[in-house]
This record gives sequence, structure tokens and C-alpha cells, in this order.
Amino acid sequence: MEKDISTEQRIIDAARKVFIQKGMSGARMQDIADEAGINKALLHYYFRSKDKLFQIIFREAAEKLLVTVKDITGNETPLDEKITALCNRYMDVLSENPYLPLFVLHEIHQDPGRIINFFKGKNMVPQLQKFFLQIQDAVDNKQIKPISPPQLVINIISLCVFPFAASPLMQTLFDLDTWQFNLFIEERKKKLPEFILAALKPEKK
Amino acid sequence: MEKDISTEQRIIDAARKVFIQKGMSGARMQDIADEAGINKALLHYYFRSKDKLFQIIFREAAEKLLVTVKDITGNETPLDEKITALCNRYMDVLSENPYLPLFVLHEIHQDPGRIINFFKGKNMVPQLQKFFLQIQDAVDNKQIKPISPPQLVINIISLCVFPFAASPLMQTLFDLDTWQFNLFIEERKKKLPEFILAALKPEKK
DNA sequence: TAAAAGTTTAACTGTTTGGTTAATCTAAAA
DNA sequence: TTTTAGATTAACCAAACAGTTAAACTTTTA
Repeated sequence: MEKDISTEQRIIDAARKVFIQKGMSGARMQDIADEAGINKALLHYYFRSKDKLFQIIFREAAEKLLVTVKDITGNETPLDEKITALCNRYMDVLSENPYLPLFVLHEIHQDPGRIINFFKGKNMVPQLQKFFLQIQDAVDNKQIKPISPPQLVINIISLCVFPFAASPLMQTLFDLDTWQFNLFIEERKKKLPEFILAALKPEKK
Repeated sequence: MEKDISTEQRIIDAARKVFIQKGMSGARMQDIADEAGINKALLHYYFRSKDKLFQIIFREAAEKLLVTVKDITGNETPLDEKITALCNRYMDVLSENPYLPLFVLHEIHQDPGRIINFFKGKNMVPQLQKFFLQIQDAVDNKQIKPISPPQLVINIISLCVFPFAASPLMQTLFDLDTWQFNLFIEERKKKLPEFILAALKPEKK
């Protein structure tokens, strides 16, 4: 009794595409059915409701965005290496999923309850606390300039994520086609860690 | 024959609130009517369609976000002062309109045509080019470390805007109430310019 | 092969939604 | 006061929408 995974997967793929492009409220079940090349009733056969289907896509997206951060900040490397690794890995993830940040941020804004629910059992918070401590240690030992750990974390995330969230605006404002935008991102991957580390470099005595 | 501006304004205020909270596709004309305390037909009496009403709100929001940047980058102050002024003014605007960035970015993503249309006649691009030249001059004169002007501009905007776009996520992740979030922003206003200027400080010979 | 179980579809349903209409209300103009 | 023009509303409409149903089709099983 082999389950036909193909249809289910086609639906997931179609739903991901449509939801991430149009958001929960802008997406139509018919759009998803068309994209998957199936009858609309099949959506309800496999995933009972629009909301159930949406939750699967949202969780998958949130997972992809947040777990990467958790993984890298969690291990035991020195702070400067960790910052470099975080920028590199994170921007790679975002390059392959450029529309994820705006989608996730918009849907969290619509219903913050989603993300609260998501965090339960993911132990993001303790992992983050450890990273905060590592930053505070570096400040106390004068390895970096004084900075509040949450501010630094937000600085790093901002610099990585924002260009993707703002990509349609950027492409218009700077008059870039997709190819040029990718060049911009590639240059950014190289230069961002040193920008951040330069900002943190302590004064020489 | 005095025109009753009050109803029209009440509709605009209600529309702004609802559209910015729920987005174009999530907003309901009935919600806006309820928020304004009037009959739904009045919306169509004053502003023919949902789309017309939305465009007014969207343009107003885009104006508020973009013109501030244009004004500050446009004048003739030195680069370091300009960066400081940009952070300060921009974060003030955002503090008073914290949900504008996510709204505008989401709606541009839905329909990039909107922003292309918006730019016409606003001469954002030439103003931006002048700012790029100023940055390039500072690089050439070794006043700041080498950096591509668009990268620097995106760095500044990212660091200012992202915390607001991500505020519901931040508040959950860092477990902040509104008051604590505001404290975070106030601290950020003080420290952000020096963070950026430190990153740009050239090596001493 | 027969029947049972799982998959897929066309057609349908009830509700929500943007938008319209015709009637009523209000206030200024004559 | 009567008329007239704009402001406001309740009731309505057609299209869009998420979700259902019953029948047909396909595959597995006995």
C-alpha cells in the first residue's frame, strides 16, 4: 500500500509558490490548484483547509529562516569567526530563498500568535541567550567595542536580511535587473563580515 | 458651500489604519467603514473603488518613507554628519510610523509597478546619484574605508528600517513588551551612527 | 476476477465581498 | 416656505471564494 507522494508534494510546491508570492490573504485555493495542475477539491482531500495548508508552508519557511541562525550561533567558535560564518551561511540561505523574509515578516505581523506557537519546543531563546553571553564576554574582555548584545544581533540580521526584503524596491531605485541584483548580493557576501568586524574593532591603546 | 472635509478625512484615517494593518488583499471595505463609523456606500461615494482608496494610502506611505531620505541626502553637509542626521531623522519618522516599512515593502512585492509609477516626477534617482558621488569622493580622499556607495546606502537603510519591519518577531524572540521595545529603539538611535562611522573609519597610517 | 480502498473530478453550496441603487435625510439657495 | 443639491443609508446584486458531495476512475487486495 504505497502512498502516492507525488500529488501531495506537487500541492506543497504549488502552495509554497502561491502563498509566498501573494501571502495568506491574497492567495486563492484555485491558484494553488492551477499551479499544481489538479482539481481544487484535491487540496481539501489532502489538506483539510486553506489554513492547514498555509500553516505547513509558514512553518517550513520560518524553520528555514530561524534554524540557520540557531545552528551557527550555537556552536563553539570564536566571536569574529562566528559573525563571518553567520553572514556567509545566512546570505546563502537567503540567496536561494529571496522572498522568504518578507513573507514570514508579513505573516507574523498579521498574526503574531503564529510565531509564538512556533517557538515552543524549538529552544531558540536559550540558544540566543548563550550567544548574548559570548558577545558580552567579548565586550568585557575588550575584544570588541562596547555594544549591547541584542543591538549587535539585530545589526547582523538587518544587514543580511533587509536587501532581500527590499529587493523589488532596490531593483527599481538602483535600476538593476535580476543579474545585476545577484552581483550586488555576491559583492555583499564578501564585504559584509569585514564591515561588521570593523565597526566592532576596539580602539588601540 | 463649505465642503464637509471631516467625513472624507475620517475615511482616509480609517483606511490608513486598516490597510496598513491588513494589507490590500486582507483589508475589507466593511472594516474601513466600521472603523470610520459610516456606511460602506459612503466609501464608494467619496473614493470610487477600493483600489483608488488604496492608492491614496500607499502613495502617502511611500512618500513618507522615501522623501525623508531624499531630503537629508540632498543637502550639502559633510558625509559623516549626513549619515548621523539620516539615522536620527529616519528613525524618528519610523518611530512614529513603525508599520509603514513592512506595509510598503509587502505591497511593492505584490505589484512592483506601483513604485515605478510613484518614482516618476519625484526625482529620487538623481538625488541618490549625487549622494553616491559624495560617498565615492570620501572613499577616493581616504576619509572612509573603500566601500561601494550602493552597499553603504543599503547598510544604513537596513540598520534603520529592519528593526521596525521585524518588530513583532523581535518582541517575541527577545520577550519585549511595547515599552521595552521602545527603549531598544531609543538606545539604537543613540548608538547606530557611531556604529556605522566606526565601520567606515580608515586605518591609521 | 471481484470487490474494496484510495484517488480524482465536475458540479454544487453557502458565505463573503466589492460595488450599485433608490430612497431618505440635511442644509443651503430661491 | 419651497426647491435643489449634496450627504447618508438600507437593501440589494453579481462575482469570487472556501469548502462539500456524489459519482467516476484507478489501484490494491483477497
